[in-house]
Amino acid sequence: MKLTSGVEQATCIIVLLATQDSRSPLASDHISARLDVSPSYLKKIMRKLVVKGLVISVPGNNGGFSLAKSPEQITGLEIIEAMEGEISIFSDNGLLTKAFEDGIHASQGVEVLNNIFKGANDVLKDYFSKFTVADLLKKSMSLSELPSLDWNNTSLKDFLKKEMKENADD
Amino acid sequence: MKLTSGVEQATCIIVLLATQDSRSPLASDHISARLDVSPSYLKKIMRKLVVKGLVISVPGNNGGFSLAKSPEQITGLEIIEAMEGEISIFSDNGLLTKAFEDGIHASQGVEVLNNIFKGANDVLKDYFSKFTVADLLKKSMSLSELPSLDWNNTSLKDFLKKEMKENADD
DNA sequence: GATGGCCTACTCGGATAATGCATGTCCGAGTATCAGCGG
DNA sequence: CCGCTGATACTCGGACATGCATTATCCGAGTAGGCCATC
Repeated sequence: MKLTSGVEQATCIIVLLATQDSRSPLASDHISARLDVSPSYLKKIMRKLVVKGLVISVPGNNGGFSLAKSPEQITGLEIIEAMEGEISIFSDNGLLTKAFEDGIHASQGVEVLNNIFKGANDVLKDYFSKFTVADLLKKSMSLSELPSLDWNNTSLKDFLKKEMKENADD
Repeated sequence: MKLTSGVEQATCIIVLLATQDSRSPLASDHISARLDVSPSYLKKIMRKLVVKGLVISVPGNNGGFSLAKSPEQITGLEIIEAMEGEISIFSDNGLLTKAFEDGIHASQGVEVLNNIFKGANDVLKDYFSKFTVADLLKKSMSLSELPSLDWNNTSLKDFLKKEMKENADD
């Protein structure tokens, strides 16, 4: 229940690239020196960001990395998923079905639990997709611009309701 | 960004103890056989649950484990925190301050990021504290009983607003 | 027959290895630059 | 003087070790229950 330290590093990299307003790409060694982290490991992280499409790499002399999008278009969720893959906090080994083997409570409990964690995933995705790198760069942020405070959004609520509705039909 | 498989196992243990309505304690070997998991490792998990105060252990002959509370009083958050300690998804090594060293954006960005992840922690805590083991046991769950659908709760919102207000005063 | 003590078998409990994944490192593949040469 | 060609130095890129946390295991400490000797 902890996201890897690579996420922190990746975030810093993106921020650093965003604050460098020069259009020339930044070499990975330059970045690692700036952040005072291992050059080798940083390259590994850079690669993940490239694969995810957040930054672009320029090979050859005077090469380096640049942002692939504007800071407004890079969400926290993208950074996290670039490093860790899709968010899926619950490791389901189907163990719960055995706990319910007595049959009294059928598989309803399993469904409920799965929905709960599925919901947790969506909560996190929703949350992190709301803030962008640009939010971090604003010098003074007004309250209305605060990331992810739209608690009245109903997408998740509807999703769960639908799920449960189907179960209720049994 | 994944909670350990121990959480799944712990959840199953609690469910199993809850469904056993006999008042006599259940031996750990019995539980491990029932769930088909390693007896040794299960004991380690049991110990964590005991320390957290979710189950009580009875030593000696015919001993075993029983729930320390009623299923209604055991929340998902308690189970998770029993296994993994307090939820803290972001590993802060203070790296971001270096990314902002250019001074242009001051430490405002650091504050924003910390608030975001602090908020994520609270969202998860709030979410998991809303569902109880009893929710899993209900044979047919009505929509109004769904755990954690109170999206209009304002505790987190207020928290973040307060935080940002203080920053805005600078 | 009742009672006290002892012994045993069973339980949990903590110290001790093995595994898996994130972390960290190294060397090879590829390309833009630049110098030199020829036209 | 201009254009081509080759070497070169720099970049990224992926294969290879290391460390730590979770997972898994074993043996020891402690207790409730039963058995037996004694009163």
